Amino acid sequence: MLATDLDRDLDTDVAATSPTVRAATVIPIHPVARADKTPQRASRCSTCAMRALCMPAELSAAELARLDAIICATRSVKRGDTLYRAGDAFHSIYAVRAGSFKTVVMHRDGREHVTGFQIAGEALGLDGVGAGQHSCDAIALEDSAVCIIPFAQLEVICREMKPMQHHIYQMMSSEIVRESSQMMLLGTMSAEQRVATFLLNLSRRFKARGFSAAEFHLRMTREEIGCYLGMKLETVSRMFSKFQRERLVDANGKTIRIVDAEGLARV
Amino acid sequence: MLATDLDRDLDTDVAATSPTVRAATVIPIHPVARADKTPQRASRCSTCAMRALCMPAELSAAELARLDAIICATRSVKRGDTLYRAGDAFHSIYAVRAGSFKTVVMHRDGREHVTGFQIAGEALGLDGVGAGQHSCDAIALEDSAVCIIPFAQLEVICREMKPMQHHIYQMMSSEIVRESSQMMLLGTMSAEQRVATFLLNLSRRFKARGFSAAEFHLRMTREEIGCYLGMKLETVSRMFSKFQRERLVDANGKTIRIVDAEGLARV
DNA sequence: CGGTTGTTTGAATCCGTTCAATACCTGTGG
DNA sequence: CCACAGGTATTGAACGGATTCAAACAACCG
Repeated sequence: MLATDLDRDLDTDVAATSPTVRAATVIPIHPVARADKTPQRASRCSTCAMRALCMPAELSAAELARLDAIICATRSVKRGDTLYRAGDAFHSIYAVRAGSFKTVVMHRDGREHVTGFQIAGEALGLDGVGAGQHSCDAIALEDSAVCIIPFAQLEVICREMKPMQHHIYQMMSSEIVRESSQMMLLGTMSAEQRVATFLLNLSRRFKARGFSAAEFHLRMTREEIGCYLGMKLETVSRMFSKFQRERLVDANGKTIRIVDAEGLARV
Repeated sequence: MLATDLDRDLDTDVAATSPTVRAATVIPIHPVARADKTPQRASRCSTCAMRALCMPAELSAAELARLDAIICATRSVKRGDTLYRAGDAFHSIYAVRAGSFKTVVMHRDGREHVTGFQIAGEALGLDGVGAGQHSCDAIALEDSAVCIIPFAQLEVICREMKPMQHHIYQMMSSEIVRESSQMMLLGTMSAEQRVATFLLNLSRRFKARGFSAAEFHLRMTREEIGCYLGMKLETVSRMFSKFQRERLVDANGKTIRIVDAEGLARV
């Protein structure tokens, strides 16, 4: 199951709004061996299906080999377990190899908010660079595996490889842009528009990974979706039902089929 | 007027939540000459009051001199004018030398949302790195001046100066964290809590720049505040009135005096 | 000074929440 | 295999916080 997620063509998609989408030819990796041990030696980066995310396109074979040597031990995280917690010392960033995560920020009064969902091929942990410690919890939504990228060593590499340096800046900047558009969603959109936007965004990301854009399986609960979109789980459910009645989507529990994407976008 | 803003001790404060606050000894710069011409040669970075923001603390005199040679032409922007617009090609990031800005993202349907306010000593333009073009408009709230930092040249410097490289990563990461906490605000807080949080945040930032934490002048309208906090201008106004009645703040148009900061935080 | 822009306040309305009841899964253990 | 439990999802009705609409006022600027 982990393997099927990986045997696909990927493209960089951390930046929801980035216009630069690279179509990378990627060598499918073998099924992830024993996802229950952590950490373990990964497949080499140079043959990883996620390469289009982790690395810029223009690297030479020699440069790729350098990366292989330094980064990409993997770690598997069981459903519900945390990859890191707010307050943990920051050492590494992560690329999701398989599965999916949510990032959760917590207010002192106990109130919590989901700041993002990350699926295979997306980055995690960039929040930790600034303060030297993570500012949120990263929790697996299903049994998942990540690639561990020690940041100090990455910095060294970035000083020597210009494309790599630029790539890290791009990843961080794209995350800033993604969050800006999420702020716009939270600040200006109705519940209906938020849910529609959420579904279309997920659809686009799945499509970019070679999965169906029309039909997919939600890994998160209604409550988690609500917490991400700034509304209660009941409201999320009502919006799904509404879209169902209007023949825009076909929502059956966690299985979603987008019937009329244009209609959804027009909401 | 520009000069008074600059003749202050500053500390790095891009990261709202960053625990690392450096107290920097800073040489006051002379009054900014003719702020009406753009662009113009700036005071040298090595004597700039904003140095604590633009640069890491550990730079040698020689390294500072290198920066002087390359970055820090300035540009002045009149109230209401844009520093850059969404879609503009990205070439530089900016440090606010004097005055203040808002950044605005626009949805295709015309709806707009204020993603942040930037005051003296804060950075602008980091959103542009990812896609090679800016993703929002940056608009001056008053006659302002920025320091122009060409990003391509900054990247070169960062490959040679480790502290500088790390500093840029920190700035971007801190912006990610700041936006996360703004998402939490938009997603989970009541109108009352949002306005209270907004005032306390501004207060903290002014204080860090040597201004009064208790009394300050808002540069933005109620509408802009509302657009930032995800509510209507009338609601912002009502909250100010409410805080007034409860003796938490003394709001007189754009002049704000925080009477009971603890009370505000408890809201 | 008049006109424009920004602010305050009230009353009616509406969208999303809250509370509550019911139904639906999914995995576990008898 | 079925029954059961616990979490998850759906739906209805009442409520409430924020918006909308409207009017009056204040501040600012040419």
